[in-house]
Amino acid sequence: MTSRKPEPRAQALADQLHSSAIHLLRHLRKEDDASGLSAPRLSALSVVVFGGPLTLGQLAAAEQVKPPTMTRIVTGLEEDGLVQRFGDARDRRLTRIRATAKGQSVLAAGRARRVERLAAAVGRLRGSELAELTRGVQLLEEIVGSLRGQPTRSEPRHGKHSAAGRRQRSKP
Amino acid sequence: MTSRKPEPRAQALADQLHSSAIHLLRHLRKEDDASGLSAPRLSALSVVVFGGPLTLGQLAAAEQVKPPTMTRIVTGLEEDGLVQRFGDARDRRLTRIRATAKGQSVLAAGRARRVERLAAAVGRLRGSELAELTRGVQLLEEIVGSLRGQPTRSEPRHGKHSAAGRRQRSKP
DNA sequence: GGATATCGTTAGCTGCGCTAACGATACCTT
DNA sequence: AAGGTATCGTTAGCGCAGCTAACGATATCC
Repeated sequence: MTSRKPEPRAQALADQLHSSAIHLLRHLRKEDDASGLSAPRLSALSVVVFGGPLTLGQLAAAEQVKPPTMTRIVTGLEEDGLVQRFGDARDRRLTRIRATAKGQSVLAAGRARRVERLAAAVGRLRGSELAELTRGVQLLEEIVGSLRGQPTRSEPRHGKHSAAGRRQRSKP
Repeated sequence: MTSRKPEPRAQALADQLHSSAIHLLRHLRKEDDASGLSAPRLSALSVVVFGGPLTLGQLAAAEQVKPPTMTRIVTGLEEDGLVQRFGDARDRRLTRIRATAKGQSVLAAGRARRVERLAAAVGRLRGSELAELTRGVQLLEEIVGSLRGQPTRSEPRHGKHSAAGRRQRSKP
């Protein structure tokens, strides 16, 4: 590695990318409201639909959330008839979750709405631009993948009353 | 090529892009926790820092949030010494908000942390890839821009008890 | 000067994130 | 076989963020 200086080039690009991602999702989120589901529920449903039946713990991990939080999300989805809980005969501590037909169709509809909007914008590009964007997205996916293993150096420092009620931290 | 049916190509690309954006931000959000500020507070602070002094209503609109919500966010930021409220001599109904020096530095630090992590991943690319990604981000920005004006046809339909406690809608 | 409109705040609700504590079940050791 | 330990999911309880409704204070408009 040769970067003693974090490359102003990469820095600026990272900044733009970050900003674009925020704005992109902020716009698309509006479409999600039409499903009548909150973002966490929609996201969890998506994992269940595409990831097949999962245990509650696995689902919580996939969503980067603690089990108690996922318990409530699943309860909500179940009350709406979008997923079902069922036990495991092998290990009766487990709660497995699967999507219902209704859950699948609701998700599909929401996804369609969201992606449709984005696809419309993407579709306005010329063929050559489309190819360039495709390449860019490909690189983006690699970058996201490489973000996974990195250690997250972080220490709460400015917090006062905060930091306690939102995300995990502390690992004594 | 002049595809009159941009459908499947654009659709798939849009899907990938959407997914990548979600995962990208999910990873970077972890860095934000180090600031000791919640996402909404951080975002509002950002607007105040870069957008200059604003009224509470303007800030709420910029963050796509209702005034009561913004009142509490600003109160929190003020208690942490990151912003200040001050009145308007002209129109004494208004509450204007500006960032303090501390607010500016806290924001800058957080932004640096976040972008630094992303920049490290971006910096691992080869020169040619960097150029390709740059082009991709450029196109992405155009797309996001074009998303702005589009009407958001959507009607809540599946909601039951939901849809009421989260986002705005309804326009009688 | 009195009706009306606008701005921000307060009050009260729901949902989502967490930690702590607990019962049930599985596993492991003796 | 029995008892201790570990794991899984749930319950209880707290803080923050989103909303609507209602209110006081100020501006504005006849």
